[in-house]
Amino acid sequence: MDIESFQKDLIEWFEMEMRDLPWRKDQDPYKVWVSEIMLQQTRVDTVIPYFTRFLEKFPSIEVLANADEDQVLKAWEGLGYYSRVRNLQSAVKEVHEKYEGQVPDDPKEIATLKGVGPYTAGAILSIAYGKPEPAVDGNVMRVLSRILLIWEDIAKPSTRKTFETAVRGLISHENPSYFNQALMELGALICTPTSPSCLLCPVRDHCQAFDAGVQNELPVKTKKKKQRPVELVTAVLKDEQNRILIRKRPESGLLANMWEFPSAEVSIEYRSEKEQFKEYFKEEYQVDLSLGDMVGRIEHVFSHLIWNIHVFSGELQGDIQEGPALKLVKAEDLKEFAFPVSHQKIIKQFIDLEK
DNA sequence: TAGCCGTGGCT
DNA sequence: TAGCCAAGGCT
Repeated sequence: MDIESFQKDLIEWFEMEMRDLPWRKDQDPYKVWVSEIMLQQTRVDTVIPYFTRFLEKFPSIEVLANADEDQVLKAWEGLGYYSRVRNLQSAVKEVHEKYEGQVPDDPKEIATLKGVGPYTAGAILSIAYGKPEPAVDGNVMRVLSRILLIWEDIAKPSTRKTFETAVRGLISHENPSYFNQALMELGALICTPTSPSCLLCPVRDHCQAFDAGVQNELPVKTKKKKQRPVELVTAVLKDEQNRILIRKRPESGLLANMWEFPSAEVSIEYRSEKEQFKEYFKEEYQVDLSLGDMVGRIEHVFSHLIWNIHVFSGELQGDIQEGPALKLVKAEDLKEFAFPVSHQKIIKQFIDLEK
């Protein structure tokens, strides 16, 4: 492999073909940081409108550091992996207080920030600061597994080190930013998971997999397990003033700190799910309920589980104590709170926002 | 290490 | 349709 020739072909292709993306307008470390967090496990087309809105609302480290977490979560609503943005704000606060608002350019320091792992650290260091650090994501592993004919299982966490070592040997010290971005862009546009466009590839002549005709056999990636089904009852509960009861989820775990309609996991047993829910609710809030028939069901698929939500409507039979994590709100005000998509579906299908 | 942690688009 | 996949990180 002629490394200089490879770098040249790759970077020249990137300069010609790179997409015009909102986070490529400058190299502001904060913007690069926000974009890299949003792009984790998320498609470019999905991220674009969120990125633009997020930077309008939180244009600087100082603004985000001082922002209300509920507003931050609201700006992330629908993007998924919500701990990303809670970690981001936490890390931004640390940069604001400990580093005088300057994102560290030191590999060891930046790696200590919450939510900044090996990939994101390398991406910020190379793109914002021009440092020759590897930024190994799924694209890079796929592309390099083909070019270098690496048969290790990229689903194994330990495999990333192999690719980091490979990148350290290949990366352009003249333009580490473009080198890393070009590798990812190539993975997104040409060297795709299925049916790669090898005939359009700028580095085809350097690709061992193409040379051997095995580009469709790489990368090696073991399958993931199926999602576990979970049965849930969720109730849209109103008081005598027609206000709807919502609550905030716990500060850790699934959908942490997001809002939802009261819900309980039920088991398939002899007792009806309606009775199980009323019992749960009474125990949790010391208030009785009158529940009607099930108004519908919603299936929502997560990475590791499937919610099968049985939706009921009902009325609160007594006064309930509101608090920071429990509120009675008018239907028209639901839009002020950050709900996961599963509960946005409930709002859309079962709640009249005019009433 | 492997499981947890979202969502929407594509095949 | 069911599975797979996308610029990962945390525990």
